[in-house]
Amino acid sequence: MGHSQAEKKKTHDRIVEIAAKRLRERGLEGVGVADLMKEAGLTVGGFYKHFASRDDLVAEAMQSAFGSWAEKLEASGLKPSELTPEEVVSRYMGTYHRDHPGEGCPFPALTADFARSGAKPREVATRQLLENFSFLEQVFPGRDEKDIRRKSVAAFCLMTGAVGLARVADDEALSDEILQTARDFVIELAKPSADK
Amino acid sequence: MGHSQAEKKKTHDRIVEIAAKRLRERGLEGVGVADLMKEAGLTVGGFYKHFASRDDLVAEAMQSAFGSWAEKLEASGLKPSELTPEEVVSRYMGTYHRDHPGEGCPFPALTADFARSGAKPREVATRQLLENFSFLEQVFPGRDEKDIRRKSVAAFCLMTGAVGLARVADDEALSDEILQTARDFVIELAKPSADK
DNA sequence: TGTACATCAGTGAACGCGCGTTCACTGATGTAC
DNA sequence: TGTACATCAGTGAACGCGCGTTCACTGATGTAC
Repeated sequence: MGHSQAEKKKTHDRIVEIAAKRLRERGLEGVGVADLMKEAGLTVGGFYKHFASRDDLVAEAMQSAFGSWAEKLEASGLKPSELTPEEVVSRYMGTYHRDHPGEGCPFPALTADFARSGAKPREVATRQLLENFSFLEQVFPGRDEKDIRRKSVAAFCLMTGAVGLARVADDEALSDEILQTARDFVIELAKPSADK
Repeated sequence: MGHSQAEKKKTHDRIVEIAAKRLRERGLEGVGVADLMKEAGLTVGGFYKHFASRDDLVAEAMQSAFGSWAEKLEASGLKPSELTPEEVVSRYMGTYHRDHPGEGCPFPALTADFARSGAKPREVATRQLLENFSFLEQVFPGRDEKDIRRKSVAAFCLMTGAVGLARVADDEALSDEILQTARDFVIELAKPSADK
């Protein structure tokens, strides 16, 4: 049972990573401390050597979830500005993202959870919302800054909405139709010739 | 303490209505049986004279929530086909709807909850999703049926996504921007001259 | 190099609390005569 | 019309259970001499 700082950090990070996944899957209040510790190969009591409270872990896990999701997206293209709208769209509204909420963007998985939660998680979410908009502004073309902004905001609403609803749909054909339709719209919206 | 059938139904409906509201506000697992009964002016024990289990109430409350939301929308225009896209859009993506999830559409309030929940609530939600699409198909114009369908599906994704994210945003200016941008896009999409 | 001590990540039982559910009871109403 | 009984919506205490949190303890490691 080593306890160098490095080993402690490793354990700490493991717990955070597991929480980041499970919270996206089951909601911010859907996973217990004991379950998370068990999955990390530990027992409950040790939890408070790493976090002051469950809420603390949730906050940290969300930071991690947002961070790793952004990293994953940027890992494919080197910079946001080098990603095409098609790549972003097919990744975000693809079946893999739909079927693996635990590894995906926190927004479609936790929108209502954020809206209901306390000031701190909402702050984190709002900041990340702005960052997502900025990210898309680097990806989408448009007449001018204002037009790019409009498209980015609308595209993100459409994207999160589509993934969320696709996860609700019981019928796979319907779920696929939702994703496909939304993909087409966002890509069309990204064409330089787009509306108005 | 009367107990005619009519009075029992009245109590029953009161509990369902309260649940329909609170569940949309706090999530499908965010409200306790005792709280709901208290709000209905009753005590816990009586609950099981009306429902076999909490899950039963949740199912019934969702039916009620979907139903009353649809009624409310149709109460303004007489038939869906007599509503204009502008009316639907400004009602759905207006600040009142954003600020009162308990009285609004269950989708932006509970998307992730439905996705996580058991087979029965998901079935209900999927059926309602189809009905919402059909509703919009009666409102939106387009070249042909397929085009109308596309637009309706995309519009609903955009609408639920926008309302959901607007509820997350901490900053009111940002929240308003999201709603405004999404409104503009859906209205533009509804114009006969729209894209492609 | 070897020994004694301090540190502290992790253990696992226990705590209080809130939850969904059960149950014996109550008392107002509907019904039978 | 009046009386006795059955019904059953609603009461409120109690139950078991799972949860977040606490705590005395352990034992491997790092450090001091």
